[in-house]
Amino acid sequence: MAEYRQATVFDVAKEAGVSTATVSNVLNRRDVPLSEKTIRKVEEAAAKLGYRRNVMAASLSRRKTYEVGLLLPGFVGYYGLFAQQMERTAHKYGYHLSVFSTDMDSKVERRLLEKLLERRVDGLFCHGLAMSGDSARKVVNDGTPILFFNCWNELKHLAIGTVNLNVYQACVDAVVHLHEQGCRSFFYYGNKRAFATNEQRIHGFREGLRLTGGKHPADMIDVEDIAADDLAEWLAERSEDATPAGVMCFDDWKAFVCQNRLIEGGYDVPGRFKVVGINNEFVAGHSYPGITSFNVPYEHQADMSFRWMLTHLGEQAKLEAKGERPFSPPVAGGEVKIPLTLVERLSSR
Amino acid sequence: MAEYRQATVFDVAKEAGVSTATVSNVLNRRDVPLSEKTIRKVEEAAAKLGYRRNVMAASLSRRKTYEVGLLLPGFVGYYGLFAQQMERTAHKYGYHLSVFSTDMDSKVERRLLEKLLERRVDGLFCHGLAMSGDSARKVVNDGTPILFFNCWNELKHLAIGTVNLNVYQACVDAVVHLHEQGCRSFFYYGNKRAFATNEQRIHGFREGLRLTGGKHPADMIDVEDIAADDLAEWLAERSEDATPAGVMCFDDWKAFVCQNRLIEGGYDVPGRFKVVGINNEFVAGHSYPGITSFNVPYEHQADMSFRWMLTHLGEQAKLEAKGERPFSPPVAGGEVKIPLTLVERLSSR
DNA sequence: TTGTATGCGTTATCAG
DNA sequence: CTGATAACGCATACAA
Repeated sequence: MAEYRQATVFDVAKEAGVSTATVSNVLNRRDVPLSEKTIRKVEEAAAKLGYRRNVMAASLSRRKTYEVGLLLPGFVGYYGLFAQQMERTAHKYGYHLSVFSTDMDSKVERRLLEKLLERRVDGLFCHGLAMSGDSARKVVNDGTPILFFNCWNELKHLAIGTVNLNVYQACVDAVVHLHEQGCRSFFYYGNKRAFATNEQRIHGFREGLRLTGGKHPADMIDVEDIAADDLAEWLAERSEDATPAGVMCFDDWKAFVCQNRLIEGGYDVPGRFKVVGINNEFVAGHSYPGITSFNVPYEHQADMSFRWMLTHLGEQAKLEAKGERPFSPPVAGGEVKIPLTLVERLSSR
Repeated sequence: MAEYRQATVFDVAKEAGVSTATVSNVLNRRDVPLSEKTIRKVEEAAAKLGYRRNVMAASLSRRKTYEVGLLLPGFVGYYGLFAQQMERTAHKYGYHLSVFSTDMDSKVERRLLEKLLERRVDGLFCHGLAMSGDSARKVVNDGTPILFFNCWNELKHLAIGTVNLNVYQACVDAVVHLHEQGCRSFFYYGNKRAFATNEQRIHGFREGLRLTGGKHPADMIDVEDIAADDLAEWLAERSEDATPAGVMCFDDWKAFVCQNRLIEGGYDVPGRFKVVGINNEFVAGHSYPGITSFNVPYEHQADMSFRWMLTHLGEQAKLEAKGERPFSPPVAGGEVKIPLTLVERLSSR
């Protein structure tokens, strides 16, 4: 198919015997009145020529791209599922989502951010930016609105708002749950490198300890400090045989590793140790024993995020036309908390 | 930041006291000669104004986007890792990759394909298209080159080529390996809905049986026919206690489910059953017992794909300038086979 | 209801 | 080495 030039509005106009303006009007179904006849003529011409709109030209002319960007640390696990949902939601609202993974690398992050801004995306969603607030501010020096996910630190000031999974509350609930299941010593198995979101979990964990009476033995572990191979022994040394010990983990993958290393070490789960994760990924439901976890309401999370963004882009009118109640965003820099729900499985029974 | 108009080449030109053409020349470092002085002037002006190139305008003018699209069934597991590698490789070759997940839905697939073509991507990578060859042909009626991944069916004719993981050989190797480990009955636990790629595995499985002497008991199972909860019992009934039975699984996730259901049912892995997966995902390495699997050389796979695509886009010159040997693609409709390598773990020892 | 003319921000082709 | 200027393909006031 050498050099098959794509048909343009001009070609369609000529074929249909109308002007390019009319073609554009027909194809974009605007509020202007059009005669049935011209509509048919144009549509037939377009179909015949295999016309396909050139998004770049359209965006350039309209000065709006209907594209929003999503920056993620990666695609695996939770992030992948989240990205898929965001794509669906974007489409539902007539937008196009460009997803990029930063590989947890601030250089890559910076480059992708730049790329997205060069594309003149209408808005930006960022999940777990590694770069500093200052760097980010320097890169995003235009008016492009940004929404952050799971962000509790300085970056908040850059954003029109943040949407956070309530991992704090999840950890509170987890400790309470473990206590109810008979645990009398507690561990948090975390991930320093996740920064603020790890801190949130720790606060929740502590609050859970407080709520369950105060003085049970408890300790923190981090993947950076204890090799997975030593984990089981480490936990066993610091807990007694008489009552089960509860291990609250950063996420399902940490829980998975933790649980398997315990089993490998010959410790009974959930008899001797009870394990809880977060995110309720596939691995949690299909392990043996199944891993107790917290479910993420992806659809709700994505919907909140988009409605907030669209409100900020001045698209309330469209939302309301679709029968949506206008979504009034919190004050600038405000935060939406998405609640997680406990899913009990064998690992904590 | 209300209405902060982005600086244009025109603004930069004015600021630097040169013409827009010169600005463009400086910023794109073309082969034209430029004086050091103007280069500095332009660069300073651009920096001062916070100039950011408008990709749409550039692509429109250049009639080339330097963007390629990747269509995937989803982002989870293997696909997510593959997407991340493809992004890296795209960048390495100066391209920009837009990744979309089709949710395994041919409607979504069609829409995304359309979107990508509307964006005038230079090329297209498709992994596991659900739509028929005819539908695809109708959508892709322009000259946009397409490369398929893991495709053994009719769609091949649409493409400039295909890059396939050699799952056939992996299954052959797996059966041989299981046989060496003492297995004397064999099962394949598959996934009909994956069509051709499932067939490939089955062929490999059969060939493996043939190579290992022919007449060992063997059987096929499919996730659609046997509920996971019944799997262990089903396998136990059809195999004898005296020698271990080997279960070759569609991928690591199937292997994971299979192994855990067996353990849950009280069967010893790897004593009574040995399990093998494909893809060597995180879950395989961190299960207990660790799951024997086949490693995917993501980087090589992505590199082969891109070099093939770029050759087709007439970019050999650039590749060679970078010191790459020119990659001569197979004949049109040809196939590149990517070998998988066995990773032995406890599940098959 | 339809057509004309102009702008969107770059790149590229020529002359100077 | 540098500067006008014409595309690129579409959308949209403004006229008709």
